Amino acid sequence: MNQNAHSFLSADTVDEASRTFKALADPTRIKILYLLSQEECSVNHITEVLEMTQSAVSHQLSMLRNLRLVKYRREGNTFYYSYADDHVITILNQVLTHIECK
Amino acid sequence: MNQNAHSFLSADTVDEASRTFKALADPTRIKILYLLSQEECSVNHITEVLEMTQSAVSHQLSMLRNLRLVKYRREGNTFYYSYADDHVITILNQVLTHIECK
DNA sequence: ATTGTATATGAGCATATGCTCATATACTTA
DNA sequence: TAAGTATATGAGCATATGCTCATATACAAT
Repeated sequence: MNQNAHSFLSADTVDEASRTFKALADPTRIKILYLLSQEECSVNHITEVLEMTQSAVSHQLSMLRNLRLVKYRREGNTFYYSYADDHVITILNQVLTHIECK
Repeated sequence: MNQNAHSFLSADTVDEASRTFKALADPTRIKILYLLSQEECSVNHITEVLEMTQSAVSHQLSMLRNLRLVKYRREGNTFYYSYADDHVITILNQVLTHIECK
């Protein structure tokens, strides 16, 4: 066995991959991203659809914002969120499709 | 906006997706799975390549075994592990490739 | 039988995570 | 200007996670 088989996976690459998967590793964030993959949504709308508190949703959106996975625009008091990372949405849909096809 | 836009994502599907991403959300497990995607490895080999304790590696392998992401065969005292879920390996490689191409 | 080697496992600990509750902020409307 | 609406944010708490350390297990070699 080659002792250096993995050597071209840099620590940075592994960390970034881990961050990506961590973002998708929570049911709430999966639901939010799946929703946003279909339509731009207000925070209030997400809160109602997911039947969660406004605070919980807002905290998760804040995390997704930090990870640059969502973006938003403002219209008066309402914030409309949409996804910002095509690749992550692709990965998510791929996994969801695979699970549903089993 | 359609209030039921996400309704066809069952709780089971979301949970399973979350489990899948959780499995990939840790740097150590990423390294192990990446290594196994290339070659069957003994526990000792993984331990040396990753420069981690035998215990830490064994605990992670135990987790990956429970998730049915790896399998193993025994040869005397040595346990050779290999991956057991093509789809998860595909997803992992896809994300790693995407990151490295940036 | 005894010792050595390879791996697994349980307990415990420090840190991370995801929520709640209270409150702040920013805008809108009366 | 005051009250209402939509969202953000900080503190705190319960649980999950990933390791270490000690030890168990199973086979090999002497």
